[in-house]
Amino acid sequence: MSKETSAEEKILTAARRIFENKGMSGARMQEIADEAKINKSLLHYYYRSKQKLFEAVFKSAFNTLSPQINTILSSDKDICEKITDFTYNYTSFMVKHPYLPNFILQELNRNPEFVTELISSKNIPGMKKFKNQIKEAVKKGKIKDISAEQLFINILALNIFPFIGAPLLKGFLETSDKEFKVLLENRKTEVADFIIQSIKL
Amino acid sequence: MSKETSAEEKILTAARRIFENKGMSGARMQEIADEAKINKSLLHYYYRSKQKLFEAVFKSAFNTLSPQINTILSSDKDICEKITDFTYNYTSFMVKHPYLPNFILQELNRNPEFVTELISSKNIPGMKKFKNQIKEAVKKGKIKDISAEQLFINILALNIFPFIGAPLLKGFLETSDKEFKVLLENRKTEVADFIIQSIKL
DNA sequence: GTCTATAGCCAGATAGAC
DNA sequence: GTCTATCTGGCTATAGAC
Repeated sequence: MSKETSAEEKILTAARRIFENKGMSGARMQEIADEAKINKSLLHYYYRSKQKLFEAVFKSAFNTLSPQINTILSSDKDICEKITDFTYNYTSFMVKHPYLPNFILQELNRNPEFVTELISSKNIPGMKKFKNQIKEAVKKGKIKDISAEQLFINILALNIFPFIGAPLLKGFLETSDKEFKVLLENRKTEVADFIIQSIKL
Repeated sequence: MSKETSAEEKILTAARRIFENKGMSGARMQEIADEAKINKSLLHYYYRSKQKLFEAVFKSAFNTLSPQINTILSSDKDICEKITDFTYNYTSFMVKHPYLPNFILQELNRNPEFVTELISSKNIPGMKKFKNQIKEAVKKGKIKDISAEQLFINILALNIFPFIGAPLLKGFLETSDKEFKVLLENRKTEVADFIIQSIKL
């Protein structure tokens, strides 16, 4: 952040911004260099190729997003509390990084092999825990009979989609950017209510 | 579909497939020509430029997706029946066009001005109706107090996200393509239950 | 309408001076 | 490490024969 930021970091920050907006194929090395206020050939000096630079950015982005998701899997809290916490934290986080999910899902759809590389390497130990927790909660009669998989999909859908689908939603709802921000702000708590409502007995 | 398909149609079909997979900047005119089994210069003969061809594809894609969404706004049915119908129909439709939402949202995020051009021109008459319907249902005590906007976002999120987020979800859930298809199949009815559960009193 | 050939440009990558 | 200059290939687009 200071003037003393190394060239390598400046490049990564600039590349993140450009790649997140335009994707791998839409981004231009010159544009990244301009954004970083650095000479274009330095990009190659530090990262060798566009592909390598992209991969650095993508991994960094994925490793920013994925712990956010892991929290809901791994924490020890009660299921409802988990959902409430996750929704609040995730939406707060996303308001600061609105392009992140779009970028990641875009490139993941074009390059599905990335997933295995990135996810299975970490082995997501939380998922098993989450599935067990749901099964038990169902058995004990704490929540309705729902599969952990569907619940997981629903939680992510309700939290992530508003950011990916923003332009479409704004269009259909005929809301200004400002009004839409208010809607998102409200979702920090409303989404959890919505989910809990539908699984409680 | 037959051998008699005109060149223009063959191009549009091929372009749809390529653009949906790679986006505007990732697609190559040569690739589209190959896919259409047609000479590359014919693309320019019929559509003048890559940009124009892309716009034709995008508009056609948008006009395929948007009526699907409009059904939930405009129909005269009871709110719960609407949700049930929409979920079933939309998911059935998406299984056949899994790349569509990803393509549209991607390009919409890169080019937000498309929205105003495409949506406001149709004026989505259904949205007002939908908002009124929700307000009345709330007033009459048929459903919980929820804003039409949030409910609309939730419905779209739960129906669309599983397709956009498929690679991510498959990774986290550690499901095969086949298992994931089963999950999607189940969502045709489960999503509606989930939503209705959370708005009914 | 359909083809071949090619113009013209632009982007990624490298060479080499400092 | 940082810069300028340049190579090289690939891509959109067009010219022009048939």
